[in-house]
Amino acid sequence: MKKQATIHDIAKLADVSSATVSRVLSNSGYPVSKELRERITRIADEVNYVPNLLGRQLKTSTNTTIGVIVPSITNPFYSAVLLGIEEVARKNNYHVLLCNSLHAPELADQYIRTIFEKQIRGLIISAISSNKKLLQDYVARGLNVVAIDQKVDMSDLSQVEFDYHQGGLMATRYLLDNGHRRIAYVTAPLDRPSRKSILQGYTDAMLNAGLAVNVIVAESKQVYSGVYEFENGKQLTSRLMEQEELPEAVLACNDMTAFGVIHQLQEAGLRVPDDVSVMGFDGIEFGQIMKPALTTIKQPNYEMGRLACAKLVETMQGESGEPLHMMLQPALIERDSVAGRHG
Amino acid sequence: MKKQATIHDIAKLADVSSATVSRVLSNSGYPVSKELRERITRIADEVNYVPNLLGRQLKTSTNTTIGVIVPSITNPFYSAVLLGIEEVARKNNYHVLLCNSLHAPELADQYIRTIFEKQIRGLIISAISSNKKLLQDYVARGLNVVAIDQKVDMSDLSQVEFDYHQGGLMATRYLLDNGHRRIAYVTAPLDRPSRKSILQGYTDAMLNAGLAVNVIVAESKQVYSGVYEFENGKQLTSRLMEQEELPEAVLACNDMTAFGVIHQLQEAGLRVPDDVSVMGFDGIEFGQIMKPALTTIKQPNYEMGRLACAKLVETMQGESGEPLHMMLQPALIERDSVAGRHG
DNA sequence: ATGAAAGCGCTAACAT
DNA sequence: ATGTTAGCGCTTTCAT
Repeated sequence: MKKQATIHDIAKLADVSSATVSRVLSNSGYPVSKELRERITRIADEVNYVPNLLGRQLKTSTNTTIGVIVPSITNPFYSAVLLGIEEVARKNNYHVLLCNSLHAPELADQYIRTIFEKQIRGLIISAISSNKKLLQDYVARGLNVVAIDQKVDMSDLSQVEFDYHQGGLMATRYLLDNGHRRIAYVTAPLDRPSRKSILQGYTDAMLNAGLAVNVIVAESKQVYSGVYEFENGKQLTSRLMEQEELPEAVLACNDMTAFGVIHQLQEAGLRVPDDVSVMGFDGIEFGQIMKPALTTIKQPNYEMGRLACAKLVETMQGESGEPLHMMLQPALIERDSVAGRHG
Repeated sequence: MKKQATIHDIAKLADVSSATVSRVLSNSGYPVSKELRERITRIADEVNYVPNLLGRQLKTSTNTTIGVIVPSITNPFYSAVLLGIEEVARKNNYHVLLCNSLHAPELADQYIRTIFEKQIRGLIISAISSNKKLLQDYVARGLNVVAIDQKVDMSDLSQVEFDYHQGGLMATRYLLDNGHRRIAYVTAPLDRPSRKSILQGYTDAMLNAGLAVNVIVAESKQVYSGVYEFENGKQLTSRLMEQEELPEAVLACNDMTAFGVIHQLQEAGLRVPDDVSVMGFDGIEFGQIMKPALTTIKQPNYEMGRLACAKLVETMQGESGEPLHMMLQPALIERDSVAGRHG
């Protein structure tokens, strides 16, 4: 493995100074005579020159990598977010360092540190840690961050959130409108702002309708594997079926969990939606593939990725100092897992 | 945003040379008196020192980032691979630069270039380009690459492949064993080695049984969106149903496509597996969530990610010069989408 | 229009 | 055990 050619090598071969070579090869726009310009590019080509971005970055303190921290890439919800991020990053010549926090705050913190050490100055994070001190510290030191999905309680931070409360409200009202009264809410541990908000929306809608809430929360902190949410949905449903009276409808905290709910219900010989209606929350694409197709609340996750990344790039290029605070609105996707109940 | 403290700042404050500071703070193991060691770490702490990895990397030409190029992160097949890669990378203090090639060779090539410019010297790639010249060029220049999933025709390259041919064989034989005779194979464009291999396995098994093949290939190069494969399955099935005689079983080139097949079949009022059996190929976790649960050929994708990354790390740490060539074997997952047909 | 020289932050000979 | 120094590859004043 031979040593790579540097601008100095080229300078020597072209019999010019390395400054001139740099000016040509970095597309600086700095005036260089046509003759030299051609000679230099020709030689660069011949020696198969590849610029060393480390050198440039060290000198100019610019960095075109952004870090992305999400809890789990295997969850289609986040891979859609990632798709959006990656797309606008690429179009702006940025690149994505992917960090999977696996719902472990320590891991997320560790990643934040490494990102900063690597001189990366842009971060998109779906925060799981309530420890905002670390983040705050790095923001003060020049890290640009956009929080997505999970609200972070920091004033000067750009955030692209979903209106989870509104989503919870919409979902519950939809079930109510379809004639359901005994509506249960099954949820993963309430350790993330989003989950609390959905629950709040559900609760508000139920109390407002003069109905009793019925909430089943998963025990926290099992290991997060790919099918965790699905398994969770099954377990929660088992617990639900131990209750005296079966609910008419079940709302789940996300689509994967809803799949588990449906699975377990069907396992017990119940028909969805004939016997029990089920509603999800996320709007991942798989919902339309399932039988029955999942009625759900759509969070524009792909869009969220795009918006967050666009804002980040803007900030990193110094085009906008103002922190952005965006609240994306949910939409109801009516499919086949909710029955109308009139009687 | 104040300037970050460097080892020189600390050296000045501690009244020592920056070399000593470096020796302490980089955990070099180089002997430094206890007194100085403590003073330096204390001061580093006080000024909230964060090492600049760019400086270190430029000096030592080491880099703990690895690039990963996959066609599509939204495909659960690849996100499982990614999960495996990220896990062993993290455990070895490496980090992952994620590149989504979106099935576009030009994009993949562009990413390879950038990766090299960033001085990243490790790459895991699911190659879509037949243009191996670029890759070969960079390998010669010191890029360590492990090809996954798609075979790349280069001798000195580490590869972790699946035995797709064997998978195609197994799938088809399983259908044959279940009494099916008219078995169709629906596939995305044959522009990847894996797809050709599956087809070959299918063909071999059919001809060997003295049966006629029935292959439907998608027209190439639509835009790759998240649901592309699913839509593809639907379209291919529509074409299938235009044939004179309906097949007894359909084998699809991957699970997502199989979902589309099932969907379209059911749309047409046919029952799976009662009227038509369907078999997938991949073994993604969603298969068990569907109704009917998808019978499929499992490729150990998570394992593949882990193995590929382990090998890459090993190579980058100079522990093994030998290129690895591994062929992972498929396994049959019997579920509910294939009927036994006797008579 | 071109070159000389300094320096980004770090490490590693080499000296003491 | 500690310091001096050079230099990784690049850009960018400042001279000319």
